[in-house]
Amino acid sequence: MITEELLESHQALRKKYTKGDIIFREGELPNHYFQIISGEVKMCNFNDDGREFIQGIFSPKQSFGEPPLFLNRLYPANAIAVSDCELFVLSKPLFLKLINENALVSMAIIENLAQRLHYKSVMAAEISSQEPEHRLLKLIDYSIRFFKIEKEKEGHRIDLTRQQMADLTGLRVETVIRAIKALEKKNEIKIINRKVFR
Amino acid sequence: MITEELLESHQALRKKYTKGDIIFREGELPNHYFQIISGEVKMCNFNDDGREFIQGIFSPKQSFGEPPLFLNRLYPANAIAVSDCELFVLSKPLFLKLINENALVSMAIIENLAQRLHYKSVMAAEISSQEPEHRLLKLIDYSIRFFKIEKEKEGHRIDLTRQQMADLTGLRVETVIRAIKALEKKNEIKIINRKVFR
DNA sequence: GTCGGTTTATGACTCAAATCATAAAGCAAA
DNA sequence: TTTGCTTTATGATTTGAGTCATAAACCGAC
Repeated sequence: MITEELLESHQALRKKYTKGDIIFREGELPNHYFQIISGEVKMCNFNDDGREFIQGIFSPKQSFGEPPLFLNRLYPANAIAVSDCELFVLSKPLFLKLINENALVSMAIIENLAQRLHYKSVMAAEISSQEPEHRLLKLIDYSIRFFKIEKEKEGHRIDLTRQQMADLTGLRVETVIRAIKALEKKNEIKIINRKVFR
Repeated sequence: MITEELLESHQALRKKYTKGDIIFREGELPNHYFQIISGEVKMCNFNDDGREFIQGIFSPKQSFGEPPLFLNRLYPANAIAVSDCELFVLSKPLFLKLINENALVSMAIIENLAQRLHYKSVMAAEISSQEPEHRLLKLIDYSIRFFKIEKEKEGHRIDLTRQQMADLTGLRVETVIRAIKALEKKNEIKIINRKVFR
């Protein structure tokens, strides 16, 4: 999102996290801009009885957690390392300075926020009013269309566990497993040793 | 969001719509920036069997429908006039010119997008994993905290119909009616001739 | 190779919200 | 003040996803 040179010239630090590490918690006050160098990070909420909802999964070059930075609000969700990862970390004042000085960066931020808003609009409509199979197909197609999914000879391989799909769509694992099988039967997707292809 | 002077100096037009008018449709290509002068506009989706999901309701001074403008994507939802209203309408190229020339405006856009993203994060987590009463209370509290809700002696009056609350939370009207009554019984809210107060 | 943890799988059962039906109350316009 | 439409209300019934239980398949570490 923001180039390495620009980040480093503004004294961004590199910081390593190991799988499972909590980068920040829901309810905390944001103080930093984060951008992924390597690895994956998820933002998620846990409801009263521990069930998880995944707001999004982020990959290298993507940033996360900026919105409340601009609003002086508390984080609405947790950020957790999905795998070992390395991040650029830039303090809030330096980050704001950076975007004020650089029109291109602020345009990039706008596009980034617009993109996430688009995803959330699409999924919110799905989650609130569509059946499990429909929701899952939308998630899969959205992932293919807008995320980094390499096409193989069997089709696009969806690199999400059933549990992750469940947490992204607000369903239970068992429901996802059953819906995925139903979709295979309808020839909407293929399952090749447990991986979903489309 | 963007000042009247700035909009008019960039040749924005004023356009009137009457209650129920469709301002743009899901699937269309965005060509304009819209900002409300008076009245209210909702953005919503309709699922396969006609059920509505309300993405958001927008009031005077607020803009809507920009995200896909920045992404060259199709509108993910419909925009419909909730009441008679008047809007500023600015063509895409002129709008992009305006924000490029004006750092303050682009910062305002960022804040606006961040705000909507925050709302969507909160509601997505609710809708996907909380009970009806919890969802409704969150919607109500969010509305009070972040939208224009005047405090009266009975508390904050929530100016949403039961149907709108249903369409905002992904519930059915009957469920909302019952949950609202349950919340009254628990003294979380008051109902004074059918209006909800908190 | 074996062990332990994760992921996928499947059946039986439950239950809360959706659905369906019906009507009262409120409100705006004729 | 009557008419027609919207909004709120309430009971009965259905249903599909959630829950619970159990296990097989897979995978990485030792």
